[in-house]
Amino acid sequence: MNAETPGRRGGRRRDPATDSAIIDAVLDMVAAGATLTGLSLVAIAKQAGVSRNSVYRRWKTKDELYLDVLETINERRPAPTGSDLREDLAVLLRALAERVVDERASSMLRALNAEAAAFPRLHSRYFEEIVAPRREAMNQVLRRGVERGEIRADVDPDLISELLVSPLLARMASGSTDRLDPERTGRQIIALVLDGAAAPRS
Amino acid sequence: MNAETPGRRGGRRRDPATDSAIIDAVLDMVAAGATLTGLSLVAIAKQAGVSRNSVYRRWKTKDELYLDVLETINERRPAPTGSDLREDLAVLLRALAERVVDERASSMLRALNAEAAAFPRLHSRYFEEIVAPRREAMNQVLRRGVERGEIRADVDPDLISELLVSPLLARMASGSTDRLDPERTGRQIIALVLDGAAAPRS
DNA sequence: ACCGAACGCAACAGCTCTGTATCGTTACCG
DNA sequence: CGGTAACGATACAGAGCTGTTGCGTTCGGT
Repeated sequence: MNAETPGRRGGRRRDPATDSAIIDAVLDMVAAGATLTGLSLVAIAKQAGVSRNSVYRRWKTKDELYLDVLETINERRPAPTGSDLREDLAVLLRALAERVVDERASSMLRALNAEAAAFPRLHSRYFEEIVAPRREAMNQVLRRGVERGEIRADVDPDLISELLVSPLLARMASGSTDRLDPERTGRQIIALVLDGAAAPRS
Repeated sequence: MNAETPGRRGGRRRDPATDSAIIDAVLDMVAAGATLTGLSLVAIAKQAGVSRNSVYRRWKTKDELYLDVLETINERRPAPTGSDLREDLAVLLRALAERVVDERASSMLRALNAEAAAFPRLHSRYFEEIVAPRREAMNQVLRRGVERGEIRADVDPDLISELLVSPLLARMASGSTDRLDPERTGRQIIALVLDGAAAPRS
């Protein structure tokens, strides 16, 4: 987290607009095809319209900068109401789909996955703070579904969860985010996973 | 393709072992976390145990080199027998899963997806020569399933296809390729997608 | 009003990569 | 044997990034 005020006795305050200009610059450039390791502080400062000095003053390493960038991506996650199974799943998938559609968030996570080896701390943090809680939320909904007898108890819940989420993740990974209606696509996936693709025996 | 022999009137032959040493070096380094744009010819030559000269002699740009690397990845795709729906799907998914498990191939494609903007030719070629034919094969199998009444006709086949393939693609994207049994996982996915996760109405 | 820190600008040495070139050496072909 | 080209090694200039330092200037707080 940005180091912030060390002594803070007096003097000019850091411009918050500079902070976000830098973070935005990173997101924009990554979305434009830049690499996490390849992105240079020179380029970031230039894109942000900020002196190279201002970047160094805030973050000692690119790792720390990217941590704050990741923080920006991490919006509040939705809370399923618990009333209806399909509705709860739809809420979760819709939130995911919106993240997938967001080109900047999507590109950042795609880059992070590709360069996980170069940024181990960043990568594990991504899992702990973003992936894990959402996965847990999905599991809760599914567990409730099993208890109510709406979902088969003889199937691994993790597999069901994976099946629901993967189509969106795969799109995020490939960057083919066009023609994706967050609301509609989520419901289609849910319907198909629950009801199955096999023709009913007549 | 490598430029090869322009006049080929005489002289020492290019060592094929050098070719594969270079390509292997790329695959190994990408699998180790290197980036396509970040990977330098210096590093490649060093890793391959080859003079920098030998690399320049074969490929004028990194783009062309990566094209040949991609070629190496592109193994022959399986041919479904057409006898049994689930069996055909299992054949296709197993081939995909094996590619996903292959750390080098997996890393290379993951890197390519992340850096598609920097290598547009490479990326489109990847789609045309690898993704498209496999997608078409899957569609054929599904169409046959619909004709035979084994698969619901009221669902978009592309969505079914996406649902079958995405779990594996998502794993490739995230690099969580551990504990993945190509044979078993494929069959589990097929069974769940066809039969559905909803509990049968009693 | 004054202090202190943020800010932009510039310079610096050190490093790496690129692309090209020049060597002497080695291997294949007619 | 003689021509030709691959090969390794080395050198070179040009370019970019890094991390640090030193300015003068601007702004916020006490």
